[in-house]
Amino acid sequence: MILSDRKKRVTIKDVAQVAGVSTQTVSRVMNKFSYVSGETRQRVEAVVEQLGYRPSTLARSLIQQRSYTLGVVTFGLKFLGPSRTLNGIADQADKLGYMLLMKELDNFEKHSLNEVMDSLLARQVDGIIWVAPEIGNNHDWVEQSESIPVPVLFLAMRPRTGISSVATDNYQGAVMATQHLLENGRKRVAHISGPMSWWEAEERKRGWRETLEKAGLDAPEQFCTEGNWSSTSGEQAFLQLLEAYPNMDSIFVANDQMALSVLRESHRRGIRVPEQLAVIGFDNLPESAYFYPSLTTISQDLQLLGEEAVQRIVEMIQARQNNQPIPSRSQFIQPTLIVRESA
Amino acid sequence: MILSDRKKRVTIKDVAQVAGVSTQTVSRVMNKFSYVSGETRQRVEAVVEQLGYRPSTLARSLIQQRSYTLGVVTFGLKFLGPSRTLNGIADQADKLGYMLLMKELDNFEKHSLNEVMDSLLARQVDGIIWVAPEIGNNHDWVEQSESIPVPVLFLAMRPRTGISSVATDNYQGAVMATQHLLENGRKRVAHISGPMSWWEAEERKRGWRETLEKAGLDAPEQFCTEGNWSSTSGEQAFLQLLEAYPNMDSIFVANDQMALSVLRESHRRGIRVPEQLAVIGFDNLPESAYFYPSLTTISQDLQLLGEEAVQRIVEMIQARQNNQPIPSRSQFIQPTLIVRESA
DNA sequence: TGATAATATGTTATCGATAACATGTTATCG
DNA sequence: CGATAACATGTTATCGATAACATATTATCA
Repeated sequence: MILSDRKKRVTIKDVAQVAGVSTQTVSRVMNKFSYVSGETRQRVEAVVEQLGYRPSTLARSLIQQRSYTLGVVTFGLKFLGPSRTLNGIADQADKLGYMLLMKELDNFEKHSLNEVMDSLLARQVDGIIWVAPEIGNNHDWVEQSESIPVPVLFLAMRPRTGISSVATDNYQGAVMATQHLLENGRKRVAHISGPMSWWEAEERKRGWRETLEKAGLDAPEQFCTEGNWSSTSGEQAFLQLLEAYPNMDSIFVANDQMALSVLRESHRRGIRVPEQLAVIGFDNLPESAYFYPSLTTISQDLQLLGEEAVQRIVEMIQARQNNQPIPSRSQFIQPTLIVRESA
Repeated sequence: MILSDRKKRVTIKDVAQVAGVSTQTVSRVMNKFSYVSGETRQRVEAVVEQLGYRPSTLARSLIQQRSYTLGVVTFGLKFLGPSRTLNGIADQADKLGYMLLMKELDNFEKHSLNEVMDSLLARQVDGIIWVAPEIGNNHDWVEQSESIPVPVLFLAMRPRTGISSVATDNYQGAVMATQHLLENGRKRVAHISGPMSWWEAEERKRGWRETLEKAGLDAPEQFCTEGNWSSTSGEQAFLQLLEAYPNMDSIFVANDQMALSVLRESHRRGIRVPEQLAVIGFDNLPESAYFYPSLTTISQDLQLLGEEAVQRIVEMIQARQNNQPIPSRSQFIQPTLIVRESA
């Protein structure tokens, strides 16, 4: 880290000159390949140490057409999900010797997409990880992503054939949640969903509906109201439910933030949880454990999601490097049920 | 984004050849400098469009000795603070045309530090932003950071002469919090601090102590217990306080997470907030607004912190580019008081 | 109208490294 | 002991772009 001279970088030439060898020999020492005599190696290593030489990854990437850098495109970094996922990505990338080049997206217009992709490609990223929720048709362009000259891996996207993705199994999570309520004897299970334009919200709702139907119970539209993930929207959605479905005995709420609002509003109105109303959330926020009553919820392992993503993209990169066909598959990460007091 | 050919990148040579000009002319068109006839420009631009040419930033960085990339070193990305800061950094970097190269640190040993720095420098980052809390003496090495050949900016670090940093004014925030309690007639103000090895915790405690002393009130050690930022530690620290300082009438808690535990525990024990005990936190977590009672707290603008950081480092980079002396100063971002129900 | 400036384009060197090839030296074996 | 393999090192070309310099043409003005 410490360079002796502030002004100029130490280059391979400097090392070669001081050590009295060719640059090629220095390169050989640095890369541990092929033949270098012990004596020469030591001499070069000493000079490297002394001058604080560090090979320029830039130059190396240029000639090798390979950068050991992953592009990461994020959307909504300010939310908990993407940033926890990012954490997993950072960890795993580090382990595998890759760096991350980040771009935060602020909309999904074709123009921005192109710009972001271009700037990543211009820096020769070896692959791209796409960390953005699927909302409405904002992912439709991925059908054309084959024309991108590096592998791309999508997170939290609806599976599409021929395209690689990793996502939490939201459907299964919702099934687990709903089933838990049924197993505890609840029969009138309502749902507060996320915005239905979100794929994840859709999946969670589907899990709720199908589980009820399978159990021979009703799941009509009136038993479900829609929020937008925020606390306040959760409150409103709950009020609507109280009108539309006054004798419900439990609610599966599509995320913890809204679920906590339900707990709060129930408390205010004297509705006892879980006796009168069982509540179950999704996400397992840190605070959820500390509410009264503490919130039963579904936990998705976002750290793992990020790690898997890196693992997968690196496989794809290697396949491409070896001129093998690039494998594409849609993978699901299973969430887990965390039972606490509220259900 | 869409390249016509998957196999090979389109290079400046390809464009030059198809357009029937020299590579230099293509370069001139791409960079809008100097003289190119309208006709030639159009022809080249057409070919660029047609072939989907994108200049390689890598090659450009190599020759220009400048990468338009910022290194960002993070620690504890899984916590709310760093990731919100990162969001601000990403935004502003984007605005100023920089990309981010990320490295997550997992400890502060000299070995890791060197490795991280080296890998960033090897990629020719133009500057480095250091996003890690100052704990114990984990920042002592920065005294030697002058030998790093690019500007470095530290976030949330104790001011040091000759070194650039940006931080929330934790001291001032604590003063505001404590003063607010005093203004509301409280006289026996306790404190739950963060871990005292953290600089930020130290500052917050100092703000509490000095404000009390200035008001002619006591602030002995017994009136303060120490947590580790977590909910459970907050609970314990609160229990200790109840023993050590049973007739306190208010508490300034060093972060919201611990403060929420205090609210919860008070509720459980039938201590009325704010009547019997006023509580004020620090951080303004999203959930804090939704507790009963809602939590009065100090809000630090981490988004802004990140934005400022980028602004500052870019200034430093430019100064360096122009061979001007690189300005160094320690800057504070002022937090704000958010009054809610708990105090 | 000839000199000078402005416009327009090309040629060669360069950034820092590795690939590909060449060459020289020392072992090893039939 | 001469041929071949293994070892050791150097030379030149190359990645994709821009810098620095050179040159040619056109415009402008005293």
